[in-house]
Amino acid sequence: MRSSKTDMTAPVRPARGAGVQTVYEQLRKAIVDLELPPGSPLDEVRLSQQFAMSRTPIREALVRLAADGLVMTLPNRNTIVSPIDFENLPVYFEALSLMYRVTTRTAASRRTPADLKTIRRHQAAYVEAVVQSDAKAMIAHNRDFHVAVAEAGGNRYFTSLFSRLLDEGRRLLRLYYYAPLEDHLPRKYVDEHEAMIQAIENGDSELCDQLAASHAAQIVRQIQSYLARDVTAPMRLEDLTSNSRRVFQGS
Amino acid sequence: MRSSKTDMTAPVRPARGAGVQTVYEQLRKAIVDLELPPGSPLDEVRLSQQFAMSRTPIREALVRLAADGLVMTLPNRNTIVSPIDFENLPVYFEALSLMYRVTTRTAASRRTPADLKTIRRHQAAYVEAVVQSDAKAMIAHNRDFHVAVAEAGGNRYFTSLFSRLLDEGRRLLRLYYYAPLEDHLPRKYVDEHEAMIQAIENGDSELCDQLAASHAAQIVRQIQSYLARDVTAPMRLEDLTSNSRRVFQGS
DNA sequence: TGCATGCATCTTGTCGACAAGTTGCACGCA
DNA sequence: TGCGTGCAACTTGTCGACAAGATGCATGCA
Repeated sequence: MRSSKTDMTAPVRPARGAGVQTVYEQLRKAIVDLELPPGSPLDEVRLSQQFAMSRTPIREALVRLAADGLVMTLPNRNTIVSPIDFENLPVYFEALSLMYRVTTRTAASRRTPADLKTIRRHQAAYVEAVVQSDAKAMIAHNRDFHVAVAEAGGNRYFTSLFSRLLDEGRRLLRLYYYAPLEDHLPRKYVDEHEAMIQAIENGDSELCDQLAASHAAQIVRQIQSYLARDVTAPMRLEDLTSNSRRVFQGS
Repeated sequence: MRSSKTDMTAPVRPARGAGVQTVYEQLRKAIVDLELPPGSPLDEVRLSQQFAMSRTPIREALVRLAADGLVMTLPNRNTIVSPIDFENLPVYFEALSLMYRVTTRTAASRRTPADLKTIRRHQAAYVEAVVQSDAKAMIAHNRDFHVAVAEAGGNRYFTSLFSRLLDEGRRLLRLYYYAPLEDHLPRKYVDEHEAMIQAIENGDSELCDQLAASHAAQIVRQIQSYLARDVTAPMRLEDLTSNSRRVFQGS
């Protein structure tokens, strides 16, 4: 995944500042993909052994992740993957809905042909994932699709917050979004995405706003219904990820 | 400036993780107050001498500031205070206006009596600053007022982005907002703040939205007019801060 | 037997030092 | 005299080690 030859045996010293970036990206990916479930302790020495480097770059990566809100560092204790704050869900949905609307709306007024091409590419990847019934790929490509729309809007502040919300939500989505994998819903989202693309191409900001709002409302409703359904069966995180066992090794 | 007794001679070791926090906050304050103008190089060894600690906590503070977007770290080179990107101003105003509206609107629907009390306290401080014609205090209390409104709204994502925008904008405001210090404008803002408070107390979301929108538009218009006026006299940053000379020592 | 106290262990926070990369200057050559 | 090359100084990135705070267990006492 990194270099072509002798990956694990010969630890080619990663350029110079590349180590931090690698650790940051790998941990980020592991967190949003729920490979590291919420609450997992992140031991600096273990990570330093795992990545074959000193604690210093590990610490820097953790600090960055903490700034992103993906991990929480308990002072003089250890760092853990941020728990999902269910109390905060309404507020999260509120922010997510607004950013859906605002990014799609601004995309309509500023998209370039290149933007449209990128958006269509991600939509195609999403469709492919739906066809293959690959939930993990669906979630990832769905995120990329909406980020591409946001980038077409050209407002870095919106894109930044939106990406963060989508990343934070990816863990949630992994839990509830496609959990039962009802077949008609992903297809419905495909159609809604298509309608958005058309409205963006037409430069119809108002329509984009409406489409995004209903798209968001749909997702929120769905997640909330699963939440309500699962009230009696709290937190079965460990069933949803394959390699979460190592989390409990330490405790 | 720091402690009351024996500052340089007896370096009282700051608890344990307090050093990073101190450096972070002091640098942050210095940056948003333009004591460290955009582009200033932040030398790690100099800072470590200045704060009487090792480079490690300095680095961590810089990484956090970089995550906040307040500094940029040039790989293998040095770290500088983020320049103000004038190209990006329209996008900045767009985001700022939206967050003004959204935070004020949500404050109307969720404010508690305690929130109102806090908001009124900051407004009083702002009024006091206007009476005293203290521009620096005006900017700071104006920020605190709007952050208090946002916190009354109870959406941490909005509060977070809004705070960041206000901090980033504080440098800009320092340049243009009260630069000519026209007397009627701060007083006008006082009245607009009062109207907002009333609308928030009444729970009138729509009115809050309108008030915030016009408040934002007013500020944006004003800054833009100063910008347009200054097109011929580019970048006189060094005139606006007292101790910016040290920036040019290195070059 | 239950609980408070002290100790061993673990993890983080900080430090000083070394290595790698970059910048700017001086030197030498055309 | 102008320009390319090599060197020296400087800054950052990384490392290993030590100190401080926290956790959990064992021990001793009521």
